[in-house]
Amino acid sequence: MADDLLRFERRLARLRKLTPGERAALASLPLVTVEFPANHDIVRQGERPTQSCLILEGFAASHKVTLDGRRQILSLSISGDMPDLQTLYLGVVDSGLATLTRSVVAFMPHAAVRDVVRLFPSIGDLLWHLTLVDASVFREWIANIGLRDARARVAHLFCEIMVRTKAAGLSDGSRCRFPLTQVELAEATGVSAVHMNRTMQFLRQTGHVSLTGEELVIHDWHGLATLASFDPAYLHLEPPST
Amino acid sequence: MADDLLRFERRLARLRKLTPGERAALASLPLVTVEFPANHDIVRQGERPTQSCLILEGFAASHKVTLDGRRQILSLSISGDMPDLQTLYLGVVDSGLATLTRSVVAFMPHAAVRDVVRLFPSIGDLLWHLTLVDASVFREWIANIGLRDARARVAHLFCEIMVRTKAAGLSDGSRCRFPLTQVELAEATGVSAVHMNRTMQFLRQTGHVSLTGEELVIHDWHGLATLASFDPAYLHLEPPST
DNA sequence: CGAGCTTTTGATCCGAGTCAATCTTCGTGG
DNA sequence: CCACGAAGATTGACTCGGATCAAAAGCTCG
Repeated sequence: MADDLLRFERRLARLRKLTPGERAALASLPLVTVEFPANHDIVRQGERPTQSCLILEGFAASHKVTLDGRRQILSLSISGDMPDLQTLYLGVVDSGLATLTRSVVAFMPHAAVRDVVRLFPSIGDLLWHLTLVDASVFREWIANIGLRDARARVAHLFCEIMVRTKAAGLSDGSRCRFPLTQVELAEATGVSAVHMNRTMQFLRQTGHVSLTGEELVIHDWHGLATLASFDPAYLHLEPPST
Repeated sequence: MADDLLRFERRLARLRKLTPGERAALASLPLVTVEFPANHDIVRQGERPTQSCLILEGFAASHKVTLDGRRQILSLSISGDMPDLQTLYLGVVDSGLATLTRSVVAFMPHAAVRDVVRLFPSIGDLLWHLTLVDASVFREWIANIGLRDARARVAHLFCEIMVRTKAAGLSDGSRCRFPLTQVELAEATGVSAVHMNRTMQFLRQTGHVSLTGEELVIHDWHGLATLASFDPAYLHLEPPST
């Protein structure tokens, strides 16, 4: 159990150094670990969850689906992320959450989280902070889809993934595991699957990236970041100097 | 001063009934009220604000700007909203905030807000909750821009504004003050200004809405909501049954 | 080997962007 | 009271990024 929390503690510690008391409080959270196959719903739109989850292994995505079945991916979650922390306070969830790959997920009851937050307000602040970073990423995605063309959008997504996986200790900054299909990338960037394929060909042939089924490699970080106008500030990886 | 807080208290009370102690705590916040003309920056991208603001009158927008000057509006704020609550925990702001119309804004120092949150954790929860609703709106905007066409996007924006102004006591649900230019609407929906104009003509000629410089009137709510696939759940106006 | 994904390609079409000019409004100063 | 300028709304012509449709080609795994 304590092992499961390591990634999450590291995630929180990126915001601020944790005190021993806080670490003990986190360790007291009752976790239930579950393994899911790829493309499995974790939370369905319209439900009222009574627990939040923590991604331990794999990739997950929150999304919204239209009546005619088209899907928009709203955010990607990697190990150490708590993609549905917002369900702690919002009643009905307005977006679904599903695995993209085989994943290991730890669940913690809302009641237990609330207890910890009540006893350790500073942990509440950290969790709040976490949800604010999520919101910041949502804002960037609005701008990404709203004002960049397809190539820049995809480049931006790759930059974000590389920076986040590096911060999470999952990559060296130039290559990381990223086993998403082109259809899923299309759903995340708001382009059609066919155009996603052509955009990938462009990014590959111009030597920016290569993306095999399993691994993303950025060959030309500067070029990719320039193409995307990527500025990692919105990820708020530097602890704020309060 | 106490008067300035009324709208904000009502905004919070939509989440949960406030106790007398909480209301007193809010009233203790030192507010500085400022009036701004239209198109005036409140917070600039890259700054590190030491205070948060509360919109008392008028309309504001948070936005991101590209190097070549194109702007994406990320959210609209109306009276009673705290559009930059996130600056309380995030250091550098990743998005700017500016008035769209003449506005009255109340500022409160982060330090004072932190004090209140420390003494009244339940107010911290309410503010957290507020930022979660903001994030929910961001998510819907991603989906709005990512998977709807121009007509549906604009229709969706109008539906959102009408529901929110109604909830804030600023409209009866069919007409409200909404003095945005077509350029600003274009920036909020990710379409060009010219296409925005043509989209407005469509929505006007099909009898869905009319939008004079000052006022938005929705003539056919059902038609507009259908066109937009509008579902107000993401605004989380119903208090959650915890 | 064959079924079912995923990727790729080619052809065609359309929503929306861009450019450039005109028209309206409206506030301001002569 | 009107001329003038600036901002916003509107129009028309043209272009283009990206969607759609349909089919083919690779992969992967039972």
